[in-house]
Amino acid sequence: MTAAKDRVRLWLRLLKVVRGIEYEVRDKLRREHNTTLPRFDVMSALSRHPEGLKMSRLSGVLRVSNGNVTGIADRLSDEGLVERVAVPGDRRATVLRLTAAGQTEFASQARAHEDWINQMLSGVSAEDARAMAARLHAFAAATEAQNQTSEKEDAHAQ
Amino acid sequence: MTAAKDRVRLWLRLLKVVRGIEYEVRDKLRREHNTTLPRFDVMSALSRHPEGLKMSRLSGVLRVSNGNVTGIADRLSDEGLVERVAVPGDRRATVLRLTAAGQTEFASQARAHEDWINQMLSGVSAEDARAMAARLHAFAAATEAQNQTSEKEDAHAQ
DNA sequence: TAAAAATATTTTATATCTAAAGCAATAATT
DNA sequence: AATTATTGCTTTAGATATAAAATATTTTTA
Repeated sequence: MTAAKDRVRLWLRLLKVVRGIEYEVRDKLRREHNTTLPRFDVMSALSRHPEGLKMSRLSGVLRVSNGNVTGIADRLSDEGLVERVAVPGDRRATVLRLTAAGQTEFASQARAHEDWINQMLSGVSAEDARAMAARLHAFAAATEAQNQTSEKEDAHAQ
Repeated sequence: MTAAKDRVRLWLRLLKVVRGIEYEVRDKLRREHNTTLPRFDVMSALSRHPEGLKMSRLSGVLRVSNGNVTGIADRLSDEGLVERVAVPGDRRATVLRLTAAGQTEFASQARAHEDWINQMLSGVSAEDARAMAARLHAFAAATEAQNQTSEKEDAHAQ
């Protein structure tokens, strides 16, 4: 079955490329912005929801466990970048949202992030980028149909 | 600059697809083989080097820190899947290699892993897989030329 | 309405991860 | 040969991750 081998090869290639880029992004976030990818991901999700997100919704969006988000929120909160807001009418829940300082800080990080990606992928033409994105979109839809994780937002978009 | 936007979009798509597949693989490794992706990666690297790998070489191949490999090796070793072998002529170094039990166990995991990938990517034709792999290979080479990480093996190949 | 079930979050026990410090042993310098 | 530098690995401190248990609150059920 050569198709099976081709698919595995594709997977290994995808993994290598993505891990390589992710490695660079983590490194630059740490060196140039004194933060980490998980923290960036949390702030990115919050920046797309200015009214804030409930903790459980946030962990759902990012596809990580509840306890994980608790810890990251604690640390971001200690630094004044996010804040926990009580939800009126439900004393169990909390909404997490960016503070003004968090918004400013994330805007700077997001700008840099876009530049890094653009530079790292500078060898890919706009046409190639569109073609690959389309192909990936097609089979993302296919593989997601097999599973049931449809309504999750992507964790990383800005 | 539409090219920049197209590249960022491509990156987000890549990330989403790879994270999704990786999530499934982690889940199946945990549920069906009572192990984790980092452990699988270590055993995979060792299986491609039957004579074993020095700890430092292993962390280099996997692109993780030294201390990280120490911990994973400790736990795999406790379970009898890998063993530390003294290096004659250099009392600082240790070689890590699969035990017989480790070889058997990994063979089963690797077979399953190949099946999972093939099934998850069943929506991708052999031709599409080859085309995408080639494209990815091209720009992996390009982006790696910018950086200097050339001689690293890929962490995941079997 | 009292009891049971469900929901929202945090806490706990472990594993994974990094950077940096520590410890040994080897190699290079003078 | 003695000092210095380098190399190989482990340990440490702290962040990130999960599953499972614990807490608190709300909703449902009987």
